[in-house]
Amino acid sequence: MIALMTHPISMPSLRRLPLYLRLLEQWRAAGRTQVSCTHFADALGLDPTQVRKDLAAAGASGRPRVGYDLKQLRDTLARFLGWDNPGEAFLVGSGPLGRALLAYEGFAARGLTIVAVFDRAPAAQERIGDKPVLPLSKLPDLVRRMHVRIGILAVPAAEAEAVARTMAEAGIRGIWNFAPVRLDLGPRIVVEHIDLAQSLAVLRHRLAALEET
Amino acid sequence: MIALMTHPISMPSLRRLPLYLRLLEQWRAAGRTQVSCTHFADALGLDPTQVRKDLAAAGASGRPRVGYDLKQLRDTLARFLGWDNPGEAFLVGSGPLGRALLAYEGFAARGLTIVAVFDRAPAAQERIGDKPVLPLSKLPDLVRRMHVRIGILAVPAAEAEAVARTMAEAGIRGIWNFAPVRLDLGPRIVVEHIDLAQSLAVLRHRLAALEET
DNA sequence: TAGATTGTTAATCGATTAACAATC
DNA sequence: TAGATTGTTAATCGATTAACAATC
Repeated sequence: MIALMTHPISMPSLRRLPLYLRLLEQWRAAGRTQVSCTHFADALGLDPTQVRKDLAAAGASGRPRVGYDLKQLRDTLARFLGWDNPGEAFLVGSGPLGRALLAYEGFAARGLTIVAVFDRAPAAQERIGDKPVLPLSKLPDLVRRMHVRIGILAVPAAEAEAVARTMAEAGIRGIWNFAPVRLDLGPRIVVEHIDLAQSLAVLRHRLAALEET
Repeated sequence: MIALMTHPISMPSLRRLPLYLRLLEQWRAAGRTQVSCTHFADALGLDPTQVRKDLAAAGASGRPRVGYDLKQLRDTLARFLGWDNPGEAFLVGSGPLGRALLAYEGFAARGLTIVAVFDRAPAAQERIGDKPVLPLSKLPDLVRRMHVRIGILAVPAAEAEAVARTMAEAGIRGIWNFAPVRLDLGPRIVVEHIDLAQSLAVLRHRLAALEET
C-alpha cells in the first residue's frame, strides 16, 4: 500500500471540503448510500467538475456511472481534514466569547476537544460548566506535559499578541485567533483568523450595493 | 460633483479593506498623517500594486511622491464599507453566542448597533445587560416599524433556516449567519456566513501539513 | 449495448504581479 | 532637478470551467 500523504490542495478547495462533509452527513441521515458530483454541485451552486477536482485533491475516488460511496467518501474527507484523530486544544479567555466557544456543540463531531481554559487573572475557584479556569501562567508547563498543539485565542485585542507569543513559545503549533488582531508568528506556527470586522464589512458593502439597484 | 456610486470591486479586494482600515487607526493613533501603499504592503505581506488597486477600487486617490492623506483615506474607506451610516441590527438567539456578540466592543466603531434581542422562547423578564429578550413572534412587526435591515442569526442549526425565513419575510435585507447551516434565500437578500467548521478544517489541515515536514 | 459518471487535459477567466509612464 | 510614489497597462499565475476520453 502506498504511504498516505497529504496531497497539495488549493486554499479554495480546502475551504469547500467541510461543506461537502456537512451535506454528506445530511444525506447519510436521509438514507442515501451513493452520491455524485452533480448532487454536490446542485446543492451548493458549484460546477460539477470543480467538485470532482476538490474530492480528488482530498484523495477520494469514485466509480464511473456509479459515483462515490457515501460512507467511504465521508471517511476520506474526515481523515483528510483531521477530524478522525482527536485534537486537543487549550482555550485562553473566559469572557463571553470563550464561554460561547466552550458551549459550541459542533467541535466534538469535528474531533476537537477543549481540554482546559485559561485566563490572565481568573477569579478564585472560577469555573465554566465543569471546567476550572486556570491562570495563564500555568499554560506553558501544561502545554509541554499534555502535548497540546492547538490554542484558541479569545482574549481582548490588547492582550492577544502577548498571549499568542506565550502560546508559541510554549510549543503550541496552531492558533485559532478570534481577537481582532493580525498575528505574525513566523512560518513554524499556523494561525487561522476569524475576523468579524472583515465579515461585517463584506455584509454591509453587499447590502449597500443591493439597495442601490 | 460626480454622483457617488459604489464601484465594482472584487471579493478579495473587498475583504482586504478592513485590514487597511485597522492599520490606519493604529497609525493615526501613532500620529502619522500620510501613508503609502508600501507601508500597507510591508505590514500585511502584500504586493504594493495590489494595495494601490484595492484603494482605487474603494474610490481613494493619492498624490504621487506624497502618498495618501491618512484621514482622508480613512474616511473614504469607512464610507465605502458603510461604517459611517449607523446600521441597526436585530439579534436572534440569546444563548452563549448571542451574549458574546452583544458583548463584542468592536461593532460600535464599525457603525453597527444591536437594537434588540430575540429568542424563540425567552424566560419571563429575561434580560442581557440592559436589553430585554423579546419573543421571536414580535420580530416581524418591529422590523417594519423600525426599518431594521440587518439580522444576526445566532441560533442552533435546527432553528436557523426557519428563523432566517421569518427574517426575510419581515423585510430584513442582510443576514449575518453564525449558525452552521448554509442559507439560500434568493438574490434579494444578502447572507454572510461565519463558518467555524470551515475555519477549523483549514487550521487542522494546515497543522497536519506543517507537522509532516 | 447505451448511457451516465468519473478522471484528465485544454481553454477560459479573473486576480496578482510586473513594467512603466505620469506627476508632484 | 532627481527621486519617490501614484496610476495604468501588460504579463503572469492560478483557479474555474469546458471538452472529451475512460470506464463501469
